[in-house]
Amino acid sequence: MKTTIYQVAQEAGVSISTVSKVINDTGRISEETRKKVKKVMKELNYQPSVVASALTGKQTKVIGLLIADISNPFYAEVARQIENRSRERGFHVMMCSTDNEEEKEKNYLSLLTRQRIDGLIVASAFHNTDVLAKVIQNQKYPVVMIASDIPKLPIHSVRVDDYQGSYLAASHLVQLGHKRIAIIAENIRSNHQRVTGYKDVLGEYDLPLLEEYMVQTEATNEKGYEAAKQLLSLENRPTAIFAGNDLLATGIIKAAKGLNLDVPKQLSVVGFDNTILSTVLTPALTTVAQPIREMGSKVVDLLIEEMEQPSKYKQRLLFTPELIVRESTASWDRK
Amino acid sequence: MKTTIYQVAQEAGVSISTVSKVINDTGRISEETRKKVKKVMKELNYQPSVVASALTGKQTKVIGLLIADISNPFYAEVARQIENRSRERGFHVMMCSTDNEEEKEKNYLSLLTRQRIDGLIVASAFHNTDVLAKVIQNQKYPVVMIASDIPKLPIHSVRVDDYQGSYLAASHLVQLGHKRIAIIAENIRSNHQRVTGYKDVLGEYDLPLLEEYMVQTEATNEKGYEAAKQLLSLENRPTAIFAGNDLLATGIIKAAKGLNLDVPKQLSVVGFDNTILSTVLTPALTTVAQPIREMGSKVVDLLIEEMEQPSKYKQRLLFTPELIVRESTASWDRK
DNA sequence: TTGAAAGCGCTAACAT
DNA sequence: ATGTTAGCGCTTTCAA
Repeated sequence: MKTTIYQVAQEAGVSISTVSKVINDTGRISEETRKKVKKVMKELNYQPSVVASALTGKQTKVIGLLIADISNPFYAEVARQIENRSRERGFHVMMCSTDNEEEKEKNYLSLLTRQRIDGLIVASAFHNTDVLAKVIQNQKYPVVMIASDIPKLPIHSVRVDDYQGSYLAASHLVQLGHKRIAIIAENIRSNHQRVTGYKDVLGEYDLPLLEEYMVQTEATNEKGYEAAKQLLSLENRPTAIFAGNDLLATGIIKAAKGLNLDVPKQLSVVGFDNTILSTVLTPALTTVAQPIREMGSKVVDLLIEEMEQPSKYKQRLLFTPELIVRESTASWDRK
Repeated sequence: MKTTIYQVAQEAGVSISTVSKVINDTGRISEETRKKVKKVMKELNYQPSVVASALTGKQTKVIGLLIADISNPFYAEVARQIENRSRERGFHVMMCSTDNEEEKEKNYLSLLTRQRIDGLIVASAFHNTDVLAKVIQNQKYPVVMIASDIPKLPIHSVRVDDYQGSYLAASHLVQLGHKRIAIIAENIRSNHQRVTGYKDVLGEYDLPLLEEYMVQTEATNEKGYEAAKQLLSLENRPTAIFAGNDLLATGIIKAAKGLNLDVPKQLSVVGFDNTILSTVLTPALTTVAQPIREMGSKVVDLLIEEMEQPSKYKQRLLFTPELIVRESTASWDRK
């Protein structure tokens, strides 16, 4: 049925250890036997079993990826970059969508551990940090984070400078003359940072920080829609809304349309992530871009480095965000 | 370091085979020892190694997924549904984006085989069907397809009725009074069917089939944009364009805007897939919906069935498409 | 009801 | 330069 190393050895008239050596390019083998063995492997269409070799302590060549939601365009893009880079480095990716729910996070974590992954990339909330902390303590495999971070855990992380990104976005709005700026964000760490940036900007410009202008909700366009509808029906409604991500911004623009408010004339909207949605929307969305490609590639490299040689200190990489001004923001002159 | 079955056995004062039996719920074990063993497993935080058990011939609990592009919203949605259902059934998903390129398809196939997956779900073109045919012949694991099909291969497949879907879409346009209807589609099997449906409708209504109205290109909004720009600069330009998928439709609408053509007044556009893009676009896109959730769930069930009990005949399931009329299509009165 | 032992396919000393 | 052999952690007869 399945060809094993024994059959190759027999057919080639050598021992299995010789075959093993030519497979892994270890030890010293004469050019002659190497060729013969390789030839037989071809003929028999032999594929070494990763399972068997993993059992002897070698790598499984599988990286686990815990990601919030693969059907969210931002995460899909992140996942794709991670997959690309992993493949270049000879690894596979096992993807798990957690919806940022603790139950799923736990569940997947335990399943992945059983599977003997070589490393784990996390792009999920882990509101309960203990769950992840345990995995790190166990040290069965290295863990790195992307697009999020947990300061109190000793872990490499790669993300955009959320604070700076939101600082750019909020400043942009203020400089356009907006004074009543609301924010709709998600309850995850990256978004908390974005809220902080927003608050700081408003503070610097002596603009009032209204509780009712700060909404926390889930990252779907429906939720963005609802939150925006509520904000826009306020007596003193905002003239600009900063969204924690493009998906929310999408919902906001929809809500504005539903209320017959012109974007950007009557309402400016800024998003975050620069996903495909931002270019597709009408008006095209002003948003904060993250260098997803570089980040995805880097996080894989960091993980593999860590597998080869655990570092004593942890890197927290902050990539630089860029404000992409499109059509959804305009100046606000009225008093 | 890692707890093994031996340590559990020792701690519980039984043999490893006894432990194995309580893990797998096989053989006859007294309630008493079962409890004791379970207790020890908890205490030692024992996680059976899937790798070791796979080596003895059991399942790896991993399903491979060969998908065109996980960052395309349609495939992302498909992937998410497959992941959800797989998880419910106790399986993991190893995702591989192929971009419909033969090299990547081959490459991933060989890697997945080494990894000893239990089954494979394919949502990739396989223009070279031999590559996939070989995998099926080898019978190392069952293979099923989703959102595509290869008629000449003995394989379960789950897809929407592409012909009917495009028939609906094209009829809709004809009934709105359009006579100059173009189509931009991708070079994959599902899209070929969609083109056929389009042709048949035009034929039935005695509308001319112009070569220049049929464009084949890749599934990105950029390509859709380019193709549309070309179509719309034709002397006798189409009054409606049917897109093989929403991503292409997105590009078409953008092109129309660039040329200052009003959609739908001066140009009607129909998409396919009913992804998030179709609701986000302005005007909202008339498109053909696929029951992705059901399809994803079904394909996983089919695969698992096949793992348990290979069937002698193959099922080709056609789900019913639904035309969702939104704002991008309007009647055409002018002669 | 339980345990001993062979074996899954491979790697890595250790011999030769 | 090549082969022998002892595991890796688990499942599964077969005995007891």
